[in-house]
This record gives sequence, C-alpha cells and structure tokens, in this order.
Amino acid sequence: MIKCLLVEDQTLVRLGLANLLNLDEDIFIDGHAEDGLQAITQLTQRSFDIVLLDMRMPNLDGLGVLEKMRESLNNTPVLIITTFEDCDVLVKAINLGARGYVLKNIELEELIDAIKRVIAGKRVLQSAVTDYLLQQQLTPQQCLTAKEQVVLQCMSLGMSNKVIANRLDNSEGTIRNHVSQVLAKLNVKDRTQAVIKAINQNLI
Amino acid sequence: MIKCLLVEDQTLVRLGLANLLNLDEDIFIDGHAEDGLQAITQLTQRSFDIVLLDMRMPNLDGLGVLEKMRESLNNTPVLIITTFEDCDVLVKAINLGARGYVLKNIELEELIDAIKRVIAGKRVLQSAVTDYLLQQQLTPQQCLTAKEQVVLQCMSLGMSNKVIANRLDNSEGTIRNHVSQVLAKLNVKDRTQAVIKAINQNLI
DNA sequence: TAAGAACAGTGACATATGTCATAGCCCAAG
DNA sequence: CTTGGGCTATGACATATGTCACTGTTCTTA
Repeated sequence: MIKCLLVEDQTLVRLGLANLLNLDEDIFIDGHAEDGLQAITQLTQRSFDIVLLDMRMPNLDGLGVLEKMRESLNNTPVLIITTFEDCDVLVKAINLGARGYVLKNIELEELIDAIKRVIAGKRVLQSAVTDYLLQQQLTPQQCLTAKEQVVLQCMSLGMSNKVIANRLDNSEGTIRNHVSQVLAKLNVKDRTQAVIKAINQNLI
Repeated sequence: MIKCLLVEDQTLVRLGLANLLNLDEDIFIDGHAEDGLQAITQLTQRSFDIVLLDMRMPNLDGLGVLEKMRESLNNTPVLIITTFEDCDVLVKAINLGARGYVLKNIELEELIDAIKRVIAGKRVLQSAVTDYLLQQQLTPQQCLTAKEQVVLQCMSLGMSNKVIANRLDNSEGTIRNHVSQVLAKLNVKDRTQAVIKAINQNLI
C-alpha cells in the first residue's frame, strides 16, 4: 500500500483525483493539503511514501514546498502533477529534487504507473514533457536563457519592469537589461511586439 | 436522474469530477468530451439535461461551444466550470446563454447544488464570481469607438504611436489621446496589457 | 436649435522604456 | 587554471508612452 499526500488547491480536482487513485489497490491517498503550507504541516507530522504535488497554489507554491522539504532534509519522493508546462519551472522542480513531472492531461493508468515508477526509484518525465524540452533545445536561434524566459513570461502577463523587478527580487535596471536581451533575441523593437510574438508562438 | 455531458480537456480532472458527481444519486455523467468539437458532436447525436463546460480547451473553447449551440438552436442548459476568473469571459458566456458560472475551487456540495439549481431553471453565479462582477461593474467599461478599435488593432500589430499616426494620417498626439482612451476603457495600465486583453478577448 | 458624441489637434508634464558601457560574481567546460 | 556564459548591478542617455487640460470641427439626435 502506497501512502500518498495529495497537494492540490482546487477542491474538486483534489477530491476527484483522490477518488480515482484510491480505486487502485496499491494506492491510498492518506492525506490532503490545499496549499503548500498545509502540505509542509502534514509532512512534519506524518510520513508518506510519496507526495503528489501541484505547482500553482496560494500561500506556498510547489517550488516553495520542494525548497522547504530540502531544507528540512525530508526526502519523501515528489511527483509533480500540474497544468503548467513551463520549461523553467520544470527544470527548477527537478533541480529541487522532484522525482517526476507529469501534466494533468495524463491518462489515469499512466499516472498510476508514474507513481509506482517513482516509488521504485525511477525518474518520470511524461513524453509530452520531454517533447517540449526537446523542442526548446532545437530552437537555438531564440535560445532564451532561463531568466530571460521568466522575464518574458512576466512581460506576457502585462507586468512593468518595476513590477517584474519586485516580483523577481532584482533591481529595475537588471530587468531592463534582460528585457533588452529578450527583444534582441526575438528580433523585435519593444515589449509589446515581444509579448505578441510570445503569445503567437506559445513561448510562454 | 440528471444526464450530464462533461466537457473538460484534462483527463484526470474530467474523470475525477465524473466520479465525484456520480456519487450523487440524482446525477449521472452520461457523456464525456475532451474539447469543444467533441462536445458539439455529442450534443448533435444525443440529448442531455445539462452541459458542464470548461472554458479553456484546445480546438474549440467554451465560448465557441456556446456559439455553436446557439447557432444550432440547442438550448440545453450550460453550467460553466472553470479556473478562468476573467470578467469579460464571464460576461460573454452569460450573454451567449450560459446559465451558471462557477470556479473549480468550489466545494462539491455547492457544485451539486448549482447543477440542480440550473436544472430547476435558475441562474447560478458563485459568490466569488458575483463579488468580482460587482467590483468590475463599478467601473463600467464602455464600448470602443470605431477609431479606438482601429487604433487598438494597430497596437495589437505591434505599432508604436508614431507608426500608427503615419499610418492613419493623424498627429502622434492624437494617437496618444486615443490610446489613452482605449486603456481607460479596457481598464488596463499600458499598451502591453491592452494588447494582451485584446488578443485574449478577440477584440481585434 | 441645443446637446452630446466622435474626431482631430496642441502643449506640457511625469514616467516608462530601451540602449550602452562597464564591472563584479559564480560556475562549468576546456 | 583560464575562459566564457549567465546573472546582477549601476549610471547616463535618448526616446516612447501616457495623462491632462483645453480648443476646435462635424455630425447626429433629442
């Protein structure tokens, strides 16, 4: 029996997923958490075989949970289950020790398989994820660095340089430099054109 | 027994939600669709008591489904279940005939209640949604004039004020004024946000 | 006819944006 | 160990952007 902690902020999704997974005879959703803070609390009080972790959450997001776990030397294996298909977040999550990363559009059997593979000590990257990674690698012309991608994402959300600087804890000048780099690499003249290009090409 | 068509692109979410809802003795998920096109196909082949509709989907999104349904005079009641908290999308959905609009972080009992209320002919707006709506209504966004629409189109093509001025044979100051009006009406702070909104809302 | 709108324009003003040069730090590859 | 790339930062600079107030003209409509 695999004891799972399921961390997901949307109630419906969490309960639904728990029901589905509990149908498998080897899997038991042993704990629920609605955000990162609750997850940390659960992890300090109890032990689980695996953590099923969403990335976008209030209070403390997935990356934050991974950081806290690393700090407290908690090495419970973590499988990321998310909608967010961002290369940078994926890389960060893996670097922070996540053992698997799958998207929510995965089939149920695949997810169950992924859980068992993680438990078996394997690393799991859904094919859609690896495809995305490969695709990113194969377009070296626009070859944005990790930071530049994050900045572009922020731009695509309509943030000003000042806001981005606050969000990423950098000086505004630094962000300006990154923006300048992004514009050069995307071969556009201003942030609006960059955002249009990013949206059209799904670079965000 | 309420026969439901569940339209949701993420497999896990769809199956989980279906399981949860099927627990209710009055509700039966009678059809699944992974995107808008599949939903339309299902709706032309069978009849349902209600459609549970996600907004963000590949191929044909929630608004598209509502449009198609209206075109084909299909008046099956629709309850929107989405993560997307955008006021404009909400308003558009309601105008296109959606009978309810709830967010995915709703509690299960509330959702079941919402379904039954829609079936009973009532309009359902989750309190979180109405709060947001009220807040937005206090700053009523007026319609863009013809000229403003043209200017917004140009902005969405990445043109600077100077370029737009040349293109439309106006002074740059005039264009600046129009841009300023557009920003105010769209309730955004700069041209980048305006373009993002225009693209997302198909205002161009 | 009077009122109200859309449209065009100007000038002044405050910020935001983007570029450039320069420089330090860190880390990985050679 | 050296080199280069990525990240951070600063200061200076030119230009773009957005706001405001105010002035017109031309319509439509109450």
